[in-house]
Amino acid sequence: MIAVAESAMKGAGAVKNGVGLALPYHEIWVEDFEFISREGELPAPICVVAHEVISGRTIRLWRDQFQSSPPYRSDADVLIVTYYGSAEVGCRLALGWPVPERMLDLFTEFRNLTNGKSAKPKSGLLDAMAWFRLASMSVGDKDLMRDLILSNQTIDHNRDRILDYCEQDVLATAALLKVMMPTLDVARALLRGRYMASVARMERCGVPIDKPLLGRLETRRHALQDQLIADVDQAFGVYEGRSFKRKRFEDYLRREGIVWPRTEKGQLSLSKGTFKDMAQLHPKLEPLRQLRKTLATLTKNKLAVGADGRNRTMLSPFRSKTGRNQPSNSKFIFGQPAWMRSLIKPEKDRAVAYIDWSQQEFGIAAALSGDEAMTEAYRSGDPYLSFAIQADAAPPEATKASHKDIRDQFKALVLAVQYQMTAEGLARRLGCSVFKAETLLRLHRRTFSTFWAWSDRIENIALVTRSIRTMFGWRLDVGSDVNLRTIRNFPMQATGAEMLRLACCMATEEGINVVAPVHDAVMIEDAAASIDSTVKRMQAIMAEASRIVLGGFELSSDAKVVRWPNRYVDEKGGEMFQRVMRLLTELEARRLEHESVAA
DNA sequence: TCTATATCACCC
DNA sequence: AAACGGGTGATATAGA
Repeated sequence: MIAVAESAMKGAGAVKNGVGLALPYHEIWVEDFEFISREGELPAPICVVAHEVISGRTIRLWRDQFQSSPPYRSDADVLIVTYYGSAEVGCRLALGWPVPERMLDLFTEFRNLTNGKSAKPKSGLLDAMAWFRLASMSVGDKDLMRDLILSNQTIDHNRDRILDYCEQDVLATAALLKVMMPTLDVARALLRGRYMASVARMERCGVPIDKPLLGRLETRRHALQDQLIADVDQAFGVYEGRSFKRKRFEDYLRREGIVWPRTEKGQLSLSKGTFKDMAQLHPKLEPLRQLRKTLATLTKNKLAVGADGRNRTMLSPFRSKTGRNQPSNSKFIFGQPAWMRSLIKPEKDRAVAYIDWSQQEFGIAAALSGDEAMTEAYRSGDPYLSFAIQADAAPPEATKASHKDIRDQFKALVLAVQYQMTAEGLARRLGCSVFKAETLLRLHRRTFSTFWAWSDRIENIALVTRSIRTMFGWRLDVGSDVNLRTIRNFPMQATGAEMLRLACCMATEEGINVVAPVHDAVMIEDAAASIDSTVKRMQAIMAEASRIVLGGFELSSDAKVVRWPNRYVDEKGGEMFQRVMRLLTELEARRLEHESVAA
């Protein structure tokens, strides 16, 4: 297992070089690009400064000096050090330069070092400098330079200033490297650095979007909303324009004599759940509930789509506590409501595939804890039903069809345990008594007792050592204000993140077009003619990544392929998409009629 | 009119 | 009206 892990961390070692850094490289280049970045487009590099820390050599290149390859090495004998290196690799890809084979990214390592600290330091270069009490330029100066770069026209006039600024950042990063060196687990840091290169490749690909449809939706968004509101609100009178007024709703409730639940602070509770319960009690509220639900997903579109119709945005690797990516939900198609995913459409003769690990966290829990019953349940292919059978809640011959309700109940139970739900929470979720929920939770504890013993141990160790970490060293500081549920969930979620990162590295390095990572899934793209074989390769990679991260335990995956001219459909959002499309075409037809009458 | 807060909706 | 982990973001309202 350790041998496998090390092969994943290519090129690690601990030989001292001339500057006292425990890094076995002939050259160590700190690299920083300045570049223009526009929403949805590829980065446009302006300049690069690279500083070699052993020899002290510095190279400064302005954009008119860029050649087809960099004037310094980035092969496996050389280490490239960055601060947020996905940006540097993005620039390299834009220039047709090679992707460094060994990367150490200090942003990532700073995040890992300070992850979970109650001081919650931000993680910019200046924040890292301040953390280590290193002198650096002021935030004001940095903002000034950024404005200079953003103001496009004057860039070439400010060549020397911008290069000087870039060099300052490089020297700051080099200084940071020296102070951070003793804190680094180099082998694992290189694995994380490797992922930053993979991120750049994925960000560059982007997700193919039906841009014309996106445009039509945007033009008619207000009309769509108005139409929906007009149809429903005449019976309620709670909207003013496009906004729901709590005051008006309160008046309505008083008129109708309906007593409504309130939140802790006395406001009307307007959540989905409350509406659902209340609409069941008062069926006349159902249309209003539907309306609110629909409007909530028809918000202003901010999707970052380039001129070529690709959704490209920063994936923000290592941003979350568990090391997951955290792209902006509004800019990233996979952060949008499920029906919007039908905007994903491969171009002519192309295809996309969405591949996700089956019950990833459940499998990880089984592997990490070594619980045999859990492993058996995972291997059965239907963990929820297997669990029901193991717990004697269903007969051995039970199937998904014959015991749907029981299976649903056990599925909710498994998810509840993953998130450390209480009996009250589970009771609410299942709509059963707290007593019943307690019984179910006990059943889980009894059936998967090895898992629970392991989970207890994890919590204890975390509280004693004041930190918790994954196999590959992603760590979380455990302060006095910890949520114990966070700790117990961390191994599953953070290990899942490790697995995804490794799979993305292997796939992108093999030349597979990974267009998006999605926590326990990836979307890939290929020619329609070869997508099936590429999906198989990707699934093999995902299986291998699971084995590497879980010490031999293999997770299976499911794939959904979509070929041009079809569009991607998420089953959770298919109906809503149809509905929106129907309304949209109606509105457009009415508009056309209008125009022809006017003419 | 702007900002902060509360609450909610969505993703895995 | 909610003791479910990790997130981002929109909206309504209160307050400066």
